Amino acid sequence: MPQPVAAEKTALSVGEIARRCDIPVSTVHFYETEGLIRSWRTAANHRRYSRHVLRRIAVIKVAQRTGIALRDIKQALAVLPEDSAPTAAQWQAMSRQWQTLLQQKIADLNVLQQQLDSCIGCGCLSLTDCPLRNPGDCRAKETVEVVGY
Amino acid sequence: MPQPVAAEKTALSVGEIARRCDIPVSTVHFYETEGLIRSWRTAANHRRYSRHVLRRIAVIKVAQRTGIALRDIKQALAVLPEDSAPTAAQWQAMSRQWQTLLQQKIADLNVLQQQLDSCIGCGCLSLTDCPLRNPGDCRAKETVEVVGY
DNA sequence: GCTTGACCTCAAGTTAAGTTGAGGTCTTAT
DNA sequence: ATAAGACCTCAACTTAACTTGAGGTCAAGC
Repeated sequence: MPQPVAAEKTALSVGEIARRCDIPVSTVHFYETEGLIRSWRTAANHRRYSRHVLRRIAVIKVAQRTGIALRDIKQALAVLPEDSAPTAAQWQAMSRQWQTLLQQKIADLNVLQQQLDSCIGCGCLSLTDCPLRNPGDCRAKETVEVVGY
Repeated sequence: MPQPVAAEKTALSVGEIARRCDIPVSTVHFYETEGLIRSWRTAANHRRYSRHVLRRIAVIKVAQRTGIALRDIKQALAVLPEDSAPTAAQWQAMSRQWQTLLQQKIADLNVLQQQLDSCIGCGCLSLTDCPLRNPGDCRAKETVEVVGY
């Protein structure tokens, strides 16, 4: 990872990255071994990070909040440049993936909330009304204990 | 876990629970060792579950979809009776916890989505506009590389 | 010249939520 | 009467995402 002279000026140590992203140093190391971020080394074998790594870690944290696995985050991050700010197109390419996923999650949660509401209304888990019943529970239809668990 | 004679009639084996909840038998065992569900034994040492266990597992699955840990699910389930349908009050006591949590999650996701939107608009991560910046990144203010990572 | 702080590597440990496997029992159908 | 299928226990393995620890380097300040 050869760095232009300019980058050396603003480069960050692992400790600086950790402090500014509010994560442990060990986590920065971890993300690096996992290939989510990259660094180059000083003469003393110390890691140096481009300031753009701050953005990558910000993205990682945001994505993790939504429950996206590191494996998938890594894939999405692949479209962002390592050593410069992303272009509008690059950013869009990445965030479009999140958008769809977020929309799905929001829709999913809304359905669940709706479902809990109706359950509160009836106080039981009626099989016709309550979405908490097992969606694939076909056997129930054949048996006597069909109404109420 | 002594069972009334009536319960014996409608009791379910571990295999039946697994099939109807669409989870592996090993997971049913696991939930039991974790104390989320309970069973009694037949003369042949086979597990027997009350049909109300179906509801408990349904609740577990719903809660897990929203990212709630088993530890917390167990706690919430504690207000539901093991061997009968919950009363309206019991069900409310439990689902109220989920409601709040769900609302928080939905609000959180909406904020994130909003934030990604504005990032798409600008194509960069401006510190004034973009919520993806590190919320606790105060050092940035002191330095030159404040605009853009 | 020595201690302190920041950094390095590599291996092993941790937690959650299960899964897999080995070895054994019991009941039912052929 | 024996083979298949459902069940049992217990220990060990798995994956994700880190964390912890041991042992070592290097530059700066007193």
